[in-house]
Amino acid sequence: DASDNIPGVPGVGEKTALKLLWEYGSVENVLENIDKISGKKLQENLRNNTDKALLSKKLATMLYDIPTEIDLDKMSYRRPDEKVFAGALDKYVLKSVARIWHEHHGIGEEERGIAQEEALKPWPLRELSTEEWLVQLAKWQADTTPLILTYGSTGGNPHWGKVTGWGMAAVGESFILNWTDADPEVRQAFIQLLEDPAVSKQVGDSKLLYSLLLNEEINLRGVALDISLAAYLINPTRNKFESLELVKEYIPGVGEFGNLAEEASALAQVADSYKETLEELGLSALLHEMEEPLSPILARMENQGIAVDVQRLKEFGQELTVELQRLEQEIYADAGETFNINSPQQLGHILFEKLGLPPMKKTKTGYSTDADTLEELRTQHPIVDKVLDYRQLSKLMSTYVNGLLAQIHEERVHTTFQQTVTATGRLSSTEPNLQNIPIRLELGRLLRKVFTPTQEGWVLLSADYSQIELRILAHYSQDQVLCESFSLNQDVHTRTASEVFGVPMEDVTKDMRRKAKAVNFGLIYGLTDFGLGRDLGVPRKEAKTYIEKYFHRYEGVKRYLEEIVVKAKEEAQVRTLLNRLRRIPELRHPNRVQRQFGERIAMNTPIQGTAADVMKLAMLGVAEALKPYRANLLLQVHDELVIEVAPEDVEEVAKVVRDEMENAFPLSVPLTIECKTGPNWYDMESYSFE
DNA sequence: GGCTTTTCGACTCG
DNA sequence: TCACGAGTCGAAAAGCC
Repeated sequence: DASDNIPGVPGVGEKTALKLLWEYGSVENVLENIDKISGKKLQENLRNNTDKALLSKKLATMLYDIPTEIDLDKMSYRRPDEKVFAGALDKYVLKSVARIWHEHHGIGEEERGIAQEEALKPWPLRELSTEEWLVQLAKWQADTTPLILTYGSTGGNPHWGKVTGWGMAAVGESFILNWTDADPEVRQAFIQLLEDPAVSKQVGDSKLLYSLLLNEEINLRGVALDISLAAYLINPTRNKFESLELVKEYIPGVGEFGNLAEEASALAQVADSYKETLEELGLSALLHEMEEPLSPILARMENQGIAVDVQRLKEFGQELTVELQRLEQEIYADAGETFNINSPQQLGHILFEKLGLPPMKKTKTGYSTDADTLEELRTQHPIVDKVLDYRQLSKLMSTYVNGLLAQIHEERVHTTFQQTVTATGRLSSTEPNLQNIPIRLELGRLLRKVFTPTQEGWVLLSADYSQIELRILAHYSQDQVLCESFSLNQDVHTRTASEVFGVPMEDVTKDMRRKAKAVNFGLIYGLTDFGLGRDLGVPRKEAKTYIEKYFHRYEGVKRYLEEIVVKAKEEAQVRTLLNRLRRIPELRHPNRVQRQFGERIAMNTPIQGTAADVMKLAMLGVAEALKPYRANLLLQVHDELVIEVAPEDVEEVAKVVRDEMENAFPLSVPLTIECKTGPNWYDMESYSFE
């Protein structure tokens, strides 16, 4: 644990350490059995660092022989007053502690019974003939009990995969249906079942299933529970959502599944536990009314894809290549030798050893050569600027030209929106990531020209929330100045500068506004003088005075941030306006740095997470409102929606989009959007209403 | 020794 | 020693057969 200065053994990280301890039981035993351990390098490291290994263990071991005056007898455990204790557990929603306590002090046999039942018993697999399938499917069609569905697919990218088979579980029985060569009649009946909203289905990763089924033009309906999304809301920081992992949560020690039917019957046996936990945590509405309905919308967006002008992208790549080659030659000339500019190691050697530039800071493996460092060295040697340019171009070429080209299918790219990844409730985007297409620097921004509507003559419409996070902060804090600023629709950074620097708004200089803007951003992140100072390039002390001045003028914000941290510490969790939950174990971490990290999470998550909630609600509204029009939702970039629309519908679509976004969820300050339209994602012009 | 996986450092976005 | 939340790339290091 580097943050506690515990050295450990080089080359042994969490993975290797756990493996060794699992096998040998103790550090000492590992060291005695070095010969038996596979891996020559590993053996050598352990031999050469025996002392470090033992020291590390010593440092991390709790001491039990501290002299103390506490009377141990007085500390002996006595059974608590059941009523008081149960009341306390109830107050703090410590459901699982309550369960454990009841198990150990087992009053009723009922609790014991539940514990017994925790073992997984696979439901018998029924094999059906074609006729039997038709009967069974008709029965489910008429039934109201939920059907648990699992599915196998061709794998890989969901956008060109197919379902290969189904597993089902219901009322103590399980079934398998080979989809690839199913009888046509059975197929038809099953499709009808899938598309019937009245037949409730419980599944894992419904968005994947929506996607796969869209490939064969089947519209899945009636998803009554998505267990992956349920697990995500219960703990948004978990990272495994495979069925097996979801089952293990409530039935520990389960091995692997033999087939789709076993998977289905296992999921069936934990589905109710998930529902109960959701209910206990107050997350059911968020699941059923926000996340679950969002999945099919995201699947549609992914399936639709966004068109890419391949010719233009290739030309852009050729221009970059020319420029990269020129820079490369100049850099080699300045360095006096050729080397791999993309290697931080080799670059560090050239800059700090050969050319003798002063190293600013270090990474764990050598000299730091990041943009901040190089920025400092710009004036000292002409090579530095060229390296910065080279890096920028090289990123554009590798990730955005070559990376994007590799993802194109029939002139379009189809991202995958991840709905269970972020700790705050945001979406993320992968393969390709379309949420980080360059915009800040002009050269990179030009790339946006290649993103166009699929149909000739259509236009792109982009609508983004203006300052949504600061508006949410205003709503939470009810700070008088901040609320007023938004009610009057002022430029919030200028107003902040005016307050902090004590000048009228019209006298605010560009530099004052820039600093105020940094403070406003910092607030959302859980402001530190160190971070603000680094961001602004001013001494930490100066940053501190800005913060003090800010909090002097914005007392409501100050009070809110203090209160949310206090509350978060009491509960070890925070929630968004729509009740999304994030536990923050860091707040109870023994290490101070970790605890402070927890405090910043407590300040940031309700804001970032509420913004994510509002956007998700807006998407539900927008998707529904777009149905009568020739328009497709294409992308969500956190506070922006990108839509393609036929020219004759632009005016009305812009109106309904604005209406849905601005009224997605009422805050005590107005929410406003800015709308732009254009032939591609670069040439966008402000769209003015009326 | 050669191939694959993981980690690191750099860059991109809101 | 630090701003919050993400993803991808190429190089280097580590792991595996």
